[in-house]
Amino acid sequence: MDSAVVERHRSRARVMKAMAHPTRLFIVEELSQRERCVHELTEMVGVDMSTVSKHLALLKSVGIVTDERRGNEVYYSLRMRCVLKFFECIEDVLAFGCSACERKS
Amino acid sequence: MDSAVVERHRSRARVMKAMAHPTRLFIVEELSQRERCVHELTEMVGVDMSTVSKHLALLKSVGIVTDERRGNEVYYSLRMRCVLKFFECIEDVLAFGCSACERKS
DNA sequence: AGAGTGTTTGGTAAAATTGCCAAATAGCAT
DNA sequence: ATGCTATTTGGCAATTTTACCAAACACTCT
Repeated sequence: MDSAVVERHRSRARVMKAMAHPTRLFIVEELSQRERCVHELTEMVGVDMSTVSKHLALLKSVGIVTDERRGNEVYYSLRMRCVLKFFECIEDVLAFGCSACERKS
Repeated sequence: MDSAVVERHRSRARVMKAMAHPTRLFIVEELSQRERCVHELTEMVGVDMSTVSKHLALLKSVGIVTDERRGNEVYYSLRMRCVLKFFECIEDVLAFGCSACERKS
């Protein structure tokens, strides 16, 4: 395959992959309601703050969220709201995907 | 976090993750045009057929594609066309995501 | 300056993903 | 049955991802 084409798909996959994690999906969903600081998100998710911080850094690195420091806290907000469109489709896949019914796990 | 909520996000992430790979994104894009057998996709992608087969199995396991054997060949087709809506948003993220511009890699 | 709070970064071990090869399976045609 | 083609499966090494801890960093307040 053409290397330009490969690179294009790599970029796209990077964006998809940024969302492809339970915690990060939760964060995106949460930020769609309102901005949150790392401390708040950490409480909600229930893992180490450094872990949450790294998830946020990843989401930021592809441009899905932005951050803004206000005093001690860093507030994150959803920058690309279009990603919310994914959720509806994903629910459809989960509902319709009958291979999901056949699946063992 | 509530374990039911965790499980819900895990399921969603499984669907996202199924698409979050350059080769699988390519396959989905390709299948949106027309159905293809493994042999054809393997030629296009340029990796081992067993690898392509595993990518397809993963996409199938979450319900994004279906397969149908016709003689020797197994034809795959896109089952959840809604996933195509992702692409436009991803392009936006790549275009708008200025952290993409600041990014090193 | 110091202490206290909130966040990020570096390091590391465990887990998951990826891709190749070889072997197994499925179907068609002798 | 044997051979041939198409696909899947199992196994394994290399790579990537994840999550913790500890240390560094940023900022506020005294």
